[in-house]
Amino acid sequence: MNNQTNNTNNNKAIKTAIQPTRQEDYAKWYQEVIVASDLADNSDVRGCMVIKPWGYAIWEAIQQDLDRRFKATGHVNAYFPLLIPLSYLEKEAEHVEGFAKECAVVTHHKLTTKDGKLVPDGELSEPLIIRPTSETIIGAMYSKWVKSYRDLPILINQWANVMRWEMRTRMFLRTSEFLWQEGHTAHSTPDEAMAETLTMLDVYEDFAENVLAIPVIKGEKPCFERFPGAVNTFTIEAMMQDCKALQAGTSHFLGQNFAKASEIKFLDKDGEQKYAWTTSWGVSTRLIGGVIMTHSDDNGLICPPKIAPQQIVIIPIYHNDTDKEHVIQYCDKIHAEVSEFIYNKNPVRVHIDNRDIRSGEKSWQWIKKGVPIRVEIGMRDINQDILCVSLRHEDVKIKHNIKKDEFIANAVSVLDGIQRQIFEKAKAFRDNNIVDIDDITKFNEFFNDELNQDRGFVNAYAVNDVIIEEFIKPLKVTARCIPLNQTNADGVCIFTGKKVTQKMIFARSY
RNA sequence: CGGGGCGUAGCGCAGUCUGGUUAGCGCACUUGAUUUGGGAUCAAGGGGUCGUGAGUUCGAAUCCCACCGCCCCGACCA
Repeated sequence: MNNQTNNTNNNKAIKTAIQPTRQEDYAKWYQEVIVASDLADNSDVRGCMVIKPWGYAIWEAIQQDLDRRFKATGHVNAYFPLLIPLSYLEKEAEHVEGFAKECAVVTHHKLTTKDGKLVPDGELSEPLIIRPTSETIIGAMYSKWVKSYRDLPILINQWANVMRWEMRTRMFLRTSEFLWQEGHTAHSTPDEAMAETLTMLDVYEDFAENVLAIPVIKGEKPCFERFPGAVNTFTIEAMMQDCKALQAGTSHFLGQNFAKASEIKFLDKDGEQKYAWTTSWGVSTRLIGGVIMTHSDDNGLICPPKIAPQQIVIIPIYHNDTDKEHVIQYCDKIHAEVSEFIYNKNPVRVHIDNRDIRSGEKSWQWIKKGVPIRVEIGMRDINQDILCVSLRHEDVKIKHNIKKDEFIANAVSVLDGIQRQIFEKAKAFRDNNIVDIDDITKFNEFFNDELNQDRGFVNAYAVNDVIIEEFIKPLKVTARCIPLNQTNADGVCIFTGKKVTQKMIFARSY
């Protein structure tokens, strides 16, 4: 063990900040990036993580941007209870099926001391569940609020936490408790509800690609992968660097299923009582996991500029108190000037790191935290009127000497350039790892662990029927979606030989 | 819930098989000196109910039993 430590010390020059590397152990690498970038920490509560300030700031940036988009499309925010009466869940049969197995249940309302230990007491007449999602309790309220077609549509979003008692958890990707937003809308016609469902899918697509820089495939979930209780489920699917798929967001057309379960009825123009048509749509803190796995490298997080808690970090370099005062003043001026600029509707976020630690240490910390631009400023630079600039998405050793005024003037366009470049890189990676396959033998070979290590997405003709699960499940492959943008003519299902009109995306997934 | 592995300092581990003074090591942390433009060096320090409980023993991190927790692989999933 001691030898190993010595080796790593000696090899510092070629050592990566994150070990193991992506190549060596992708799953472990992912965990290490989260720890090294200070995004989150495991808590003592099973399956629940602590989102640390750096991670929470990313979530706040996500919230802010999404919230603006929700409001721009006519939605308002509200808040519904964390606890849901057990009987509500029973109202929608498929919904029960989907969530009953992973519900935390509240059965008591106080504690008493017994034999020196605290034990639950005061049993509730009806158990409450901690919301795994809020369709039922929101539906119950909508049924009170909706009487007339004039009360529709209702376009409400809620930012909340939910809990699903998952068997296996991974930070950000799947935790028992997670933060999300859930939109719940009610409409008087199916067309309007479907339009809403697809509008929000578009919002998610645009947000994922332009803010998170994650390229996504917009599609409909095959019938056997639908949200419990939904008529149609739409999804945006992303590819991670290990070629696995990540469901990054979903939008559901719920038809009248939940309206019937919750009695959301209204008197229409024609004088008839009708059930409303509802939708729901959500994205969660999982998106942060997606950001990590899409962009980061073996030196840690690479954070897209638009959601980076700090976009530019200035590291002052000085060796004595006189220099220090001068350098800090100089940094303050640059900080003030750059902060005047607006990027993605917010002032550019600049931070001066004047902590009393070595500058090399600082640099590496900010590298691991994924700050897009690092600027080192010492007397040498001040005298030459230049700044020493490093960009996180480039090789870690590259430094640019840029005239101070030029840097300030171009800061926003550089940030935006980084944002575009990491998106393009991720998109090229994804596109290079999607293959069209037209027979089942090739399909089996593609997902054979011994023949192919870097499995990507398969685009293939397939029938939208649960029957294909028997072909793909043994390969640990899932049917991700039926892309909405189909360029294909009619074809033949590679599993069943049936005539179909659409291709489907298959992949291993998170 | 089935199969496998593991609980020793904040983190990572050695020691357990074969019981024996004061339980070690690396990183991190504190202090001082020398350093400082890409993860500094040296020195001196602080930090432990060895997962919990009950046993065997003169003596338990080590052996026995029970329990708890965590990780990995399955089934389940935003």
